[in-house]
Amino acid sequence: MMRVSDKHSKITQAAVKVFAKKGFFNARISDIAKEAKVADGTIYLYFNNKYDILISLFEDEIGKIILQVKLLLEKEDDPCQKLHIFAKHHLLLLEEKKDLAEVLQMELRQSNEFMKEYRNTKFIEYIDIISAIIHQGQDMGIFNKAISPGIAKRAIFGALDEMSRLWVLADDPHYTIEETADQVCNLFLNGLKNPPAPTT
Amino acid sequence: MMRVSDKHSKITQAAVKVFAKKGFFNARISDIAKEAKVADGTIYLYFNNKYDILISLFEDEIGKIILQVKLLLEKEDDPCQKLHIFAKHHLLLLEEKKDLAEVLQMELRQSNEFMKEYRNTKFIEYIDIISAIIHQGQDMGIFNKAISPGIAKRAIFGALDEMSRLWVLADDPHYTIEETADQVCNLFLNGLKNPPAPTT
Amino acid sequence: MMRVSDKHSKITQAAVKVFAKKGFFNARISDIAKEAKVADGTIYLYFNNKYDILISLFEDEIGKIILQVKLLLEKEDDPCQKLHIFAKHHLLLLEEKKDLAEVLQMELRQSNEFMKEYRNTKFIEYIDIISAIIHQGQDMGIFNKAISPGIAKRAIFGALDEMSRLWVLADDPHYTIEETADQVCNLFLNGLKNPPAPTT
Amino acid sequence: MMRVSDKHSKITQAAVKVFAKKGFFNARISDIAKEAKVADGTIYLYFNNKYDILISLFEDEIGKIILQVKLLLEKEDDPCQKLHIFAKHHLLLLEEKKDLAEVLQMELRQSNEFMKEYRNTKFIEYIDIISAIIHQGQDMGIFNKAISPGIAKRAIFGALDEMSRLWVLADDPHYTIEETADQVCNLFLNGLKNPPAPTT
DNA sequence: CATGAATGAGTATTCATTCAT
DNA sequence: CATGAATGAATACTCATTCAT
Repeated sequence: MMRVSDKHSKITQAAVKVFAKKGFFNARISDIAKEAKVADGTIYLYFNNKYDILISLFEDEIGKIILQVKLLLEKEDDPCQKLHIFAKHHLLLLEEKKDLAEVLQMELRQSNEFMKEYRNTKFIEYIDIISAIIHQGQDMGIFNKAISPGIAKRAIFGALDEMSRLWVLADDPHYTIEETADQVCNLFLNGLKNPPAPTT
Repeated sequence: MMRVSDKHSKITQAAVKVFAKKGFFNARISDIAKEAKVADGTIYLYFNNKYDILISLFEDEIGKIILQVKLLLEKEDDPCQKLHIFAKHHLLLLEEKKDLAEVLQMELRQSNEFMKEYRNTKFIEYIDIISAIIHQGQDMGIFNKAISPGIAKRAIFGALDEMSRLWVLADDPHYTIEETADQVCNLFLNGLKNPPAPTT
Repeated sequence: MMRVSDKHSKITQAAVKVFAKKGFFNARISDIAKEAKVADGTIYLYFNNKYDILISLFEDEIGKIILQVKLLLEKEDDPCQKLHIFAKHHLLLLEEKKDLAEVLQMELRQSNEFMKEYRNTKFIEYIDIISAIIHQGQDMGIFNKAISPGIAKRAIFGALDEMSRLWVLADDPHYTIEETADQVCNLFLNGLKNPPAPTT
Repeated sequence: MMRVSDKHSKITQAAVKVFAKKGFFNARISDIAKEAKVADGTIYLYFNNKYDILISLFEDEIGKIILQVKLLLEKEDDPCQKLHIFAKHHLLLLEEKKDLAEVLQMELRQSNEFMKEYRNTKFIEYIDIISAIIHQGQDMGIFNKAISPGIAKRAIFGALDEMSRLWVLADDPHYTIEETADQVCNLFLNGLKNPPAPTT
């Protein structure tokens, strides 16, 4: 006997693969069913409709990621290190779970009335991890208080998210995850500008 | 008598509106035709198919934007100022042409085999404006040479692009375009960290 | 322990309700199962398929009605009275068991190959009660021998059956069962025409 | 070039055939399309949905019938003759346009929420022809004023309508249209009972 | 060039029926 | 006997595209 959650999960995993390959709108339910090795109708025992698969998938997977990241951050106190951990973890995900990353990215931009109704609380929870780090850094006097955490969190998320295209549109030399995380963190922590030359 | 390009342009403008409202896949050719006040069949005199409208639209509109930005940047020498101009102009576009912004954003993420074949040279040209600014700054000794322009250009574009959600998901205080551009530029130029306290 | 027939009957009663509410084709097996408080699969232990429920229901319920009417008619000799009893009983059924009446009516008209194969012997048995009354009346010299019992039985059944719409399409004043039965019997016994004026 | 109404009419005629053969619910849109020699999609240029075909068909055909009957009745003054004309015409229709008759009969009984919303004004207009005849007969002193025209109209319609089964379930000797009309009119005009024997 | 009626391939969803437990 | 999860065939409806006018 298979546990209920197994079939739910099998379908979700199949959907990630199929959505990533074909895109949400070009994916057919029967593709997902075949990939999950269940009948088409079975999918409707676990999901209300095609959109529901996408949203459900999104919430589940982001939920798992949030748990992972929070666990990693718990052990660290320095906000600079925390930012580095967050960045590295995010980029690792982008590469390790390319399919999932692509699906999540797509969904964030999907524009249709069904999607717009759905308030993306999980996503907000995720990026609020960044603003929490910034707040902490500001409270500790390490980060510049003039920076708005609300804007910075988006800037940092957007920057990291955009990195995925480095690997897709290969017009630049390849960097490792580690290097990329270093670069992005360096950029965000120290800025583009050279420090003013020390006066002798 | 109406010039050919007028009808082409009318259809493109209509497509921007319709795609932004409904998303590419939920938009019907007949919606675009109605919005453009032409017959359905007329669209096929100017475009090969539905995808072609999107791609054509993309190239045309990005092309115009590139011209505008380059013109603005010509007059300025300071890379910091240039970055500021670029950021402000991008954010202005996000707000002024919300429909276009939404369509371009969506398209960049759309994942399907048709789209993946299409090499997005216009988009690359656009973000290479950023890397050119950084290169210049590094050559002038103003920007840190340790920063990879290839990564930074994506980080900056991603950050700016992500700002659009500030207005969509209103969970944060609203900032003006000017403030947002300042914030982002400040973040990227000076970083999160406080400058080391000046030694007396 | 529940007798077998109890579950069969529970399902039949549930089917009457559901078919009346939604119509045969719009009714789902699971609706009937839920109404009967059994599992979907259980229905297939008592019926071969969906059509079988309808036919079985029809035969059972008409069978019961025939028994009832025949019992009522046994005690009466006058064919006029018999007709009145039949009419009143039929109309009472139309009102008391609205669900059943609606289902029976629908079924009689349902047109599809499956239904047409099924020879409706129970229904014929029911309306033959009418022709028997007419025959008796004719044999007793009370009823006009020029009237064909085969046609009259259908006319009378059709007229009674049609009365159900009196209550559905409320475009006429409401009559009680008693009044309606009186009206219909009067119409069929004496006709529309005034009796010829008695010659003095 | 084919006039619009031609295609609408072609589809309607095809639908009559298909609905009569298979019943509304078992009829597929593609069956109707094939019968009408148009593409499936073409049907949706003329009708909103499957139900709409049925309702539209009903209104159109009943409308035509009403016009015909009213024309026939115009020339006649005697209500007895009028009733006879009505009956004969109705029965002729039942036989000549068996498919249509079957579809109309079905529709009158269809039980589903969509149908129940639809107020069957055309049908009411049709049977009100009967009550108008009765009223006239009563006003002229020919018909018994004790008979309710509202009930009688339904009884007569129901009786006539039911006659169709005479030909379907062939358990009785066959009568011609003329004989059947005579029988039914005789029944309704003079009743079952023998006239009281003339005294003298 | 422009039209818009006609086409017909394509698909999400439903639900009667089965069968392992 | 009873269950209800799983199946997969079946179909109304949509909409990009064509082409006769």
